[in-house]
Amino acid sequence: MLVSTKGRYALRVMVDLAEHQAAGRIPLKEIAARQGISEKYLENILATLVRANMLSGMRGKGGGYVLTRPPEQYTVGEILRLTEGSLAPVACLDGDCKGCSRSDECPTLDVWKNLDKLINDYLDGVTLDALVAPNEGYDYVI
Amino acid sequence: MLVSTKGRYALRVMVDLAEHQAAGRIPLKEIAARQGISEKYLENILATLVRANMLSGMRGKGGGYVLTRPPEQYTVGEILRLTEGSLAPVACLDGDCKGCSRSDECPTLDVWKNLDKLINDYLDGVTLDALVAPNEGYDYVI
DNA sequence: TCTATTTCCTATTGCGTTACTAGGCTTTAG
DNA sequence: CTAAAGCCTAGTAACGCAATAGGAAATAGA
Repeated sequence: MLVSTKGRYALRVMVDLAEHQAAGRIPLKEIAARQGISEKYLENILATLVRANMLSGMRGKGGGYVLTRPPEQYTVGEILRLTEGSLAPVACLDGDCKGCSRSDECPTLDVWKNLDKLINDYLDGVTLDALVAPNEGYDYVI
Repeated sequence: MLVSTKGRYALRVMVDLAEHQAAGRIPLKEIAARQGISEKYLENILATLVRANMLSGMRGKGGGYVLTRPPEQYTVGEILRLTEGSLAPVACLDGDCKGCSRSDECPTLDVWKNLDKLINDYLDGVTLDALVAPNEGYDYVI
């Protein structure tokens, strides 16, 4: 599986936050309830996003999470690469097997490289605002 | 990771067999040595390919494996789908999470569907003969 | 200042999959 | 009959994923 729950949840949460942008800071509890995801698990995922400055978290009463940029400035690719670690389709392209000793003569390496580029290019071409349902970015705005 | 060692090894072996087609049946031992893969592990992989009729195996002295079709009639996609089970990039598209109860309203589902199509279409468009090194399909031919 | 609320941080655990390994059985050519 | 080969069923060690646990630190409001 290329993308695990961690990446899928992260993306859903980012879309959720984009849709509820106008409501200011959103507490984790609210997101978890809306998305049907365990609070504790979500905590780990959001921590990763905060550390990478994709989200800002604030604690205490009235705290919660907000996007640090407008939705059109996030790509799906960067969100998934961050939370998954890598989007490489095979270990050969992921540092592990890098310099596999056979790479010079490997007849299949080009397939993996092309596939890798295909995947990353597509996901880097989709921005967060493209996933926000029309007219749902305006809740709480009178 | 989308493709594990099982799929990668399978593909390398298929290319190996395509390159040595003219030599008739090739014993596992020879393939394993040439590719640097454990004989026992390869056995499992080749068994899968034989059961799917992509290879023919014959035992006994003089036995070994051969392709059942010309290389241009295999696609990388079918080889990988067989050995990996599925090439779906997310569990949502893989029967597991199928009918995820949220799929009607899921804002990210289209991304996964597009990605899935992209991956499968690309891999189904690459045939085995495209991976065979030029002039290497003619060993043993005088 | 106290308290409720909320994020932040570090571990740990159960479970399934992956990557192999082991051993024996069956078939085939010479 | 025998050596060479594939076929078949298990087993196992290690790893990553998905989730849980427990508490520390910050913040706003009473």
